[in-house]
Amino acid sequence: MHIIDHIAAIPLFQGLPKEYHEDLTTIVVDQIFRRGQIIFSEGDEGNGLYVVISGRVKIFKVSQEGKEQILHFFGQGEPFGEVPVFAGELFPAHAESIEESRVFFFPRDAFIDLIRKNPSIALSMLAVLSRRLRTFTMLIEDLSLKEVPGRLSTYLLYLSEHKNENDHLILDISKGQLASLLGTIPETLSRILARMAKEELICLDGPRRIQILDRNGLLELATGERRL
Amino acid sequence: MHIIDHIAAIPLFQGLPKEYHEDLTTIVVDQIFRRGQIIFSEGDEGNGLYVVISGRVKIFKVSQEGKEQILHFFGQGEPFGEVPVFAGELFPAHAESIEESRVFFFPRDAFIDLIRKNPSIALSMLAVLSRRLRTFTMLIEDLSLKEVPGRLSTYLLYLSEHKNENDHLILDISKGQLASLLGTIPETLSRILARMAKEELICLDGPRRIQILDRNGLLELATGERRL
DNA sequence: CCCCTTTCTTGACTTATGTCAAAGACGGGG
DNA sequence: CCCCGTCTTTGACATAAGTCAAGAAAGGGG
Repeated sequence: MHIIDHIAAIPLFQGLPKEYHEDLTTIVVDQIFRRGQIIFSEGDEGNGLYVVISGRVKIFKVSQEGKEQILHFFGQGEPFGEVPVFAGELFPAHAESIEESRVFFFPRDAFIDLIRKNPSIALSMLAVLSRRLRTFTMLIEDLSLKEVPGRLSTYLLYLSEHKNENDHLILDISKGQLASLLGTIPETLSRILARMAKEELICLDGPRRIQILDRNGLLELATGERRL
Repeated sequence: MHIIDHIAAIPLFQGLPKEYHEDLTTIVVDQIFRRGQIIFSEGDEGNGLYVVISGRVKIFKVSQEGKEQILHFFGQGEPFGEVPVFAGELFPAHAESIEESRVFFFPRDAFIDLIRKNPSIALSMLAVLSRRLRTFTMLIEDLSLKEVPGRLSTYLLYLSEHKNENDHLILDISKGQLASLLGTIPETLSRILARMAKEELICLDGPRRIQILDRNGLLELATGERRL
């Protein structure tokens, strides 16, 4: 598969005339990152847009004491690192490849030119940022207004609608990473999973395999109607 | 002052040819909201963009138990309610006028047309959304990785660089609202302010008047190098 | 200028969640 | 298939912050 095919497959660039795809191939920087490798750090200058071609990337913050808060996971076709492209200034968070990942980098100026010439890309990019704002709004709501059992329930219900395999949902990330995504620590997550299992809301079958026994109970936890 | 002058003064529409300003006057909806009036609620359909002409608007979420988390305050010239315009779907949060406010509403389709015709607006809008993402990133970091004294210190230092009046900074919002912005409750905020005063980091002189005595101490709290 | 409502403060108490430490379970590479 | 490093679980404990309740202060309207 050639570079131009990967570019044509990026949702952000869908519906763009073919010649622009060709233009993009001339400026793209094709990069491979190993598991655990840092793509950029908070405070670095961001002079371009990244797109995940394969693998997975996490965007996160770290506190003084080393606690980590994951902001996003990005996979195939998803752009990241766009904030400094449009708002100037520096990256607000870190990006790390959590598995072997292939990433395309598009330098800022060429990308801005593309937007100037193609309102459809501008609208796509606006849609991407707006969805991201929505996601952040939900994360803020979770962190500020819900307890960990509520956040976990929301996540489990979300997973059950996407990555489920005949009622057994499969965690696509480690529990440590899940804790960090939910704004807590592995110990707390572990305890709450155990408590949910004891209350027969879920059944833990296998390290990354969870069965939902009482979907309604989880929903009540997620909305704050019930506490664990 | 005529409607077109207000429109020309909106930063988002700066650098737009005059004829577009005139076009906008034909579609704008001019609205006044009283203090405490709801402009839209979470879950409402959003079919246009709002801009604050005068007064102030808060964007917030509420939990089941009634706790409130403020996401933004918006003042003169700032756009809000844009997420559903670009991402489709519904408002992710509530908007309330916290004082008598004048708000212009631009219907979605006309606004999207404008963007199609003017890449410069698209770029301005991308910059607005990117800055908003940066703000949210900081809020998430605060909520997840810092304690309330750290968040408060960050806010006080921020204020001291903007709204200070010979070393006395003036809170531009009530303490209850500040608590809600910091993701806590008035009681906790009150206690922490008292504690900061006892430690001689600040001096409370008057209901909305605070003097910073130890800027460095606040900075250490804000970065997590020190605890209260 | 004073009353009444709203906002703020303070105290005693509860609780969710973080910390520290140690044991147990996985799982990939040799 | 077994071993070692990593991830996960569990326990005992510490603590930041929320709840409830009551009193104090502030501020706007008559």
